[in-house]
Amino acid sequence: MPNAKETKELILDTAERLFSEKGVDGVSLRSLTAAAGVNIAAAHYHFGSKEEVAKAVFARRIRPVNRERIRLLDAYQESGRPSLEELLTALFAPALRLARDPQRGDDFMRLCARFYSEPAEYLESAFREEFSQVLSRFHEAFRRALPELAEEEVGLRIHFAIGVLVHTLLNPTRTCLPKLGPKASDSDKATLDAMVRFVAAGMRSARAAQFPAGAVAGLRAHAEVAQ
Amino acid sequence: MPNAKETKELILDTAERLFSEKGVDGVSLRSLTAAAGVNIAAAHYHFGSKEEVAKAVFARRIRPVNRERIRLLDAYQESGRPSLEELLTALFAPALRLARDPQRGDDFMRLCARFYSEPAEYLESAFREEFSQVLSRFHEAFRRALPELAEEEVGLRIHFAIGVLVHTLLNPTRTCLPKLGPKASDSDKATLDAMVRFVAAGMRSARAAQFPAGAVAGLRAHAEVAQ
DNA sequence: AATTAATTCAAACGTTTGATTGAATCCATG
DNA sequence: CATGGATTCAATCAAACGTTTGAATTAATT
Repeated sequence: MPNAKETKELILDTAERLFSEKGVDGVSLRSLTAAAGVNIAAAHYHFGSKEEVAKAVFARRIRPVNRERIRLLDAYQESGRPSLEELLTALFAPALRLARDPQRGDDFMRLCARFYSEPAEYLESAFREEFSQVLSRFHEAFRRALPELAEEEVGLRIHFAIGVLVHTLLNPTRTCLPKLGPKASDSDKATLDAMVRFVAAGMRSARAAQFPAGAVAGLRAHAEVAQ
Repeated sequence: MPNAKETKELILDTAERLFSEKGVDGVSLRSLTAAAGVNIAAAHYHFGSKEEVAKAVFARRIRPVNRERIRLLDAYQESGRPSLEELLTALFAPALRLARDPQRGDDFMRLCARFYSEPAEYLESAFREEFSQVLSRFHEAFRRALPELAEEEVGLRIHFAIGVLVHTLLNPTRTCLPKLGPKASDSDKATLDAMVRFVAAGMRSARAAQFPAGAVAGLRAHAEVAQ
């Protein structure tokens, strides 16, 4: 039994890097194993299939992140009712912290966000399995932090918050305009702060019922979403 | 020259539907043309390659949307300085309006969001070409609407706003938790309103400098983004 | 009716894909 | 040093891929 561990982790490391760049579909098992310097059959021997490689890459890192999220949430809740900013920090910080890991951390975070937006069924279910518990906890916490909002409204706003996070992780610099998005020079802490502020303000914004039915405050009537 | 126009648009319609569900990589040209009921070679005859099919699907619909965005922006700007909500409505409403088009409009919007998040190079450049002008106009308008923010901060917040939009279009109902995200019963207008309120509040939130360097207001020290 | 160009079609192209095989190699253990 | 399970390897598999071909078909023009 030669360099078993090395081969297995070599495959995972390489997969993390390549999948995050080109997506799972964009990387063949051949090019992946070639880049890792191992035989194609080694991937099947250790993982069984390409799908299982992808799921292994995902599971290897996401669990510590989600454990840390729960830990932070517990810590905040033990010392009183957490503020919105604290909840968002508990949700975002472990992800951005891993993203800063010089050991391919940024690769994994892009991969993680890509899993969330790729259409493959097995990626969806893998994601759901890993996240349902964490999101359930946070959904409950956000409901308590926003007692004036209906439950569905809270879910919708969490959805928006995740959109900000996923989009920021997925497009760290690449955007349609070079002016948009975080600059390469921005620190992750600065980006986290900006995200938390942005999302916290959005989450505690006035709820729909305060405006005339369906209308947005102070809007002139040029735009019509038909019907 | 038989049903030329029919064939071409049949391919585009089918591609729009299938690409939006499974992504471009997830749909073979064979299954696509089979679903459309046309010969495989017809796709190459009319478009030249699979990539060109994808770009044609994209271009066919995105241009009217972006023209409408510019039109709305012009209209708001002609009658005074637009509010944040008006700018966001001009940005979001044409997209959500198309999304409501019973003629496969929702398919296209998912496709559009998928283009934005798929790793393929030709999709990125196609997206950039179609959007750079629109985003340039809106970036300028947002800067005027948020004069107290630094230019980079405005770009960052637009980036967040696009994240909310893309994520909402891409995951109309599917989320990790069924409780999250817009319900199937939610009208697009209600979703638009919720998005506009959320993002507007985020955009006009206090800027970083108002807090102690790098810190988020009222945050207890459980979370550390290392370093 | 003949000519011509546009379009469709079945068939095949060569390549790449994920997966599998069986022999070779390694290394801990007896 | 021999045994045997663990691991690697080159070679190969069938299937699917995007693309191309050249003949057949269609419809407008002469």
